Amino acid sequence: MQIAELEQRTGVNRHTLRYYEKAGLLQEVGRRGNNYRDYPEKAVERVAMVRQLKALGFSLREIREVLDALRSDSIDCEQGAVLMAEKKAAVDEKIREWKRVSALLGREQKRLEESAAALRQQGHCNR
Amino acid sequence: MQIAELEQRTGVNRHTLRYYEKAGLLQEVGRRGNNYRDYPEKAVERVAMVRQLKALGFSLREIREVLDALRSDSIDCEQGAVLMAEKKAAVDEKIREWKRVSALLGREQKRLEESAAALRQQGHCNR
DNA sequence: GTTGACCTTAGAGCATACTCTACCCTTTAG
DNA sequence: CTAAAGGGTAGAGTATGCTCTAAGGTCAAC
Repeated sequence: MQIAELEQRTGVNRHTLRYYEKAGLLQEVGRRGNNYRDYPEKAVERVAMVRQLKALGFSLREIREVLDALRSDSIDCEQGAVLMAEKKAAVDEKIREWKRVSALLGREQKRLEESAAALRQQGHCNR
Repeated sequence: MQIAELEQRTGVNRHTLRYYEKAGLLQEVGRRGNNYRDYPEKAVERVAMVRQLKALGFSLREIREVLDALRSDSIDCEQGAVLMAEKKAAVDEKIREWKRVSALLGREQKRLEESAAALRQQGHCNR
């Protein structure tokens, strides 16, 4: 698959795809005789994974580490397992923090709604 | 409180504190006669909140929106409630995504551990 | 009154992650 | 053969979020 197709199927800018490749995030990129890149079918999924992890706040460096461990042919199983455990612990901690923020936002939302309701006929909200 | 104390109590670089102020994240910063900044006690808490939200991946712009709504003296209650609801929905979606990632990492960790155990006497891990 | 610690602003510099431009080569259609 | 579409690299430019430097004002102690 050429870069235009991968760009179209993933919605990721071709410049960004080449940037990801340079950053070591896309590793099975072949070349044809004319030096054009030739992506395997799996690249679509891999790019999607990169974008998902990115959306969650992983840096490209961290994403590379995780993807490398998932491929685990260059990395040792035990090392990979340790890395996964570390990342999972970090993720689980993040989930706990997010839950606290969600609860806070929920409380504030409720408070603002109540203020809005209470003051609807009395003019402006200023508690 | 002068900037050095706020820096020391929050662990945030003074340049960063001034940067946050410029970005509208710290709004009750007074000035003494000599033009030195004079932070209220609450600034410590506020900076901590900024850092927590930042660690969760909020941009400074988003943090400002949320903090503005929490202060809700410049913003309308209903608008504030809507903003909170939006942010909470985004946060809850993020929690679901994080949980998927956590599950994935957990599965991979387990797989790698099993590979490591199975291959401990047989040489290198290459599945 | 001068030293040294602390403050000020403006602006330079840096890392990350793109995003785009310039310029040139390859392929395909007419 | 040539034009258009698509590909390649190198490198410049942008946004965000710091982090630091330079040049200078303020203040408390000696």
